[in-house]
Amino acid sequence: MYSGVRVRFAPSPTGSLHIGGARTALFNYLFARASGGSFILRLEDTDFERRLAHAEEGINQSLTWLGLDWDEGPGIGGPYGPYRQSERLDLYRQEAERLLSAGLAYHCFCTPEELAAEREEARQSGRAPRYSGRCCALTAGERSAKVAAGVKATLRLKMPGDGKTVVDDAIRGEVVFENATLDDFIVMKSNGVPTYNFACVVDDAAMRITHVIRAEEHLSNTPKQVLVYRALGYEPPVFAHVPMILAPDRAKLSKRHGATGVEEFRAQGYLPEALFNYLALLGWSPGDERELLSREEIVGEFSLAAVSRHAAIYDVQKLTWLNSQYLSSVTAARVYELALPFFRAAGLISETINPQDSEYIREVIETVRSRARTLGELADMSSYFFRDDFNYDPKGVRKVFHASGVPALLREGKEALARVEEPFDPANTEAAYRRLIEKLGVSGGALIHPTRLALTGRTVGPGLFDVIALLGKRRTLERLERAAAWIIDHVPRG
RNA sequence: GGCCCCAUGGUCAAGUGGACUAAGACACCGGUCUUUCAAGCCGGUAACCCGGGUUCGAAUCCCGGUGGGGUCACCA
Repeated sequence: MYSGVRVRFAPSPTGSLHIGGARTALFNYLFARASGGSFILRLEDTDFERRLAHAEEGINQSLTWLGLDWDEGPGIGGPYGPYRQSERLDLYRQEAERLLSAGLAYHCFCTPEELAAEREEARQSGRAPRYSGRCCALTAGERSAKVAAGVKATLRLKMPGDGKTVVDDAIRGEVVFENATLDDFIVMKSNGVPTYNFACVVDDAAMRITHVIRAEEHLSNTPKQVLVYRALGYEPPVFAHVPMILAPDRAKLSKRHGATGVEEFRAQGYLPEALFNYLALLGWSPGDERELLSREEIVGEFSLAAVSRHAAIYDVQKLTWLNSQYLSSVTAARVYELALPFFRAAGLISETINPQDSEYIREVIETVRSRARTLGELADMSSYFFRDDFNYDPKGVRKVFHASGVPALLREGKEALARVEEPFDPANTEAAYRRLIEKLGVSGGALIHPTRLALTGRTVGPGLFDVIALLGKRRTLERLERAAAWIIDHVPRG
């Protein structure tokens, strides 16, 4: 399928990718894939001050992990490269020169301090802070005097002053701005580097971007950008301003809201397919009641027209629910692959794994995964399958180890299990326990609960006989004996 | 403050003039299953911001309020 659609995600490498940025990238990706177009990655790295050393790699990794593969971008290149703005400075200078010689832009010699003072004054007197346009009125003589004095100039674009600029937005319809509210803004900084509103337009035009899909916070910038397109003689693209993602307190996402970065969700054990699905549902819906949608279904049904207009508050509980759904429904091979790093991080397994270990790990995962909501939980809930040095849950101790006769009961259980013939599986071990329960005339729970605590240190977990079978006879018997002895030592006889 | 956007349960959302006594999901609460905890299944609480219009009829269209958000840098 071929189409002329070209969209881009243009992050600034000033930090890691947060879920708002990820959602914007996702919608660009979905629109490109849904329309048979191209998805382009461009780095907006013109802010030398705020640029972070490894941010680019981090963003690439997060996008890749989410499965948002791009067709053109830094690293892989493409027909309209380079794809880092820092490598396109000549282009911006050429375009700026065109503006200047056409009389559409002018040099401004005001210092940042002067401008800041004017802004402050305007703010004090309750006026909108707006550049006066004073340098536009400079005579040729005044200009050369400034240059001779060594004052570095910025380049400002002249605004129409009257009339209206309308933004054609695929999600919001036509948004109209009075040109009188726009001031002559800077397109080139005094260091020869373009500002965002300029570089963005130059690149979108040069890269033949057809649809600019970005966060709503950019809507107010858009009339200025439309005016840049006009001044440069380019046709503006279709804009689509997607709603913001807000933190649970309705504020813009920031670090103080806890985990909001893609990398953090990954580290906690969220699956990329779950985050992909969740993010797609934040601001978009297939129009019916389906919630669990595969990548293919989402790509197949995505449209900008179905994107909502209001901001959404992200809800980590729903993400977690979706994650648990994926965790219990993806293939065994997939969970295994995803879970391994978490098992390693928890110190449960070593770097190298032999085939037997591998088989054992797979079995552990299969018995535990339906109860876990994240891979982090999965590793935590699996720990006693890999190590003997766990403590008994204090609440569990009070509840089930304090009953009288528990050590004897555990030793009875141990004897019963010791006599189980091969295979030492859930059916045989349960049969042995049921016989014992009947023989002793106790309730099932009276034997089962202390056994669970003895074997796992916990009061909750998978079916007890699955645990017993997985642990195997030797470890099961050892742990039962250990618990019996421990109780005698630690639980006061009452 | 100026400009811009937005407004359905706590949250995500369906809804585009009559099928709305307003869907579904998360969360919450109860029940069921069970050796525990989850999951599953069954059920429940909970919403059209307010006021005017237009219309036979408004969650839906228009206007005005209110509320929330965004933006007003030599940041992107």
